Amino acid sequence: MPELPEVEVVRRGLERWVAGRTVGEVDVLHPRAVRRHLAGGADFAARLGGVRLGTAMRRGKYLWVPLDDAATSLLGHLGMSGQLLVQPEGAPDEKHLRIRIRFDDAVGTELRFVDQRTFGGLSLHENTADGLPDIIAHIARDPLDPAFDEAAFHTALRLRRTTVKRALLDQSLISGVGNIYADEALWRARLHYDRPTATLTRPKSAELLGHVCDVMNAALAQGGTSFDSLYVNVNGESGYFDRSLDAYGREDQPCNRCGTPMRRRAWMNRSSYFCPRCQRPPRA
DNA sequence: AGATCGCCCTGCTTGC
DNA sequence: TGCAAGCAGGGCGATC
Repeated sequence: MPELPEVEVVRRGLERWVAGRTVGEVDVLHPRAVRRHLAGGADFAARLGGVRLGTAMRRGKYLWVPLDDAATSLLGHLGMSGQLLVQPEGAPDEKHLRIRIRFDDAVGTELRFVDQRTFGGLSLHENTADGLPDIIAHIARDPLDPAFDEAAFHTALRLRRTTVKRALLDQSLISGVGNIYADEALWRARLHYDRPTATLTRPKSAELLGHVCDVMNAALAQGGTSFDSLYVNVNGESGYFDRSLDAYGREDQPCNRCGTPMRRRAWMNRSSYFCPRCQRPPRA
């Protein structure tokens, strides 16, 4: 599933292959792919046609492309299984092709949104004063953003009455962290997922944040070099980073630090992987 | 208002 | 063999 590093790879691909091009005809092939565009698929297609696309931006797992009026953006989220592909015109439709964006130029390629499970989608939104699509104004900056406010993050952790993994996944506190990288960062920091955030010292939260950045930068270093092709994104696989994972998906396998078998716990309708020795649960 | 939980979706895997 | 249940999980909206 695409996480922040994969989304950044997509952003770079859009910057290279799509920026500056003028949209031609748009086909919405599945209504759920534009469900966040409240005016509907026909309105989406009509408003997008004829506009010139700017340079793609990203916050967390959200992508957006400012339109030439600078007041509106094309917003995208890949969800669980979404892909943005630049394909030659006339290439066979993908099985789960949801939206086709043609261009009014002679380049010979088109942009396709392909999404098997339709958790993702595209939509058009007005921008806020700082150029952010209004619908994602509540999304916090991500840890790779130079303007991420580490002190404010720590303060928020101390004030919240919640646990550390919930906090990592809370997009209003920090964006871009999904289940995989949350488990990876917690393992590196030797923190149990149920540790109350109010008990984290400033150095410990700084260490955790550093691990979050490290795992994401490592993934970006691996995946960020493979986009240099016609395809904006070829990440249909569940992650080129899998071989480097220390926690996620490693139930019953030895901890890479101490050798203790890793465990999986059902958690919030998903799973948490952790080392029972390195990551001791908090006292009840 | 902060915190929690259920739901959306499809394809692969597992179990009876 | 065939069907059903389980699982994957980001984000939003309803609820307390």
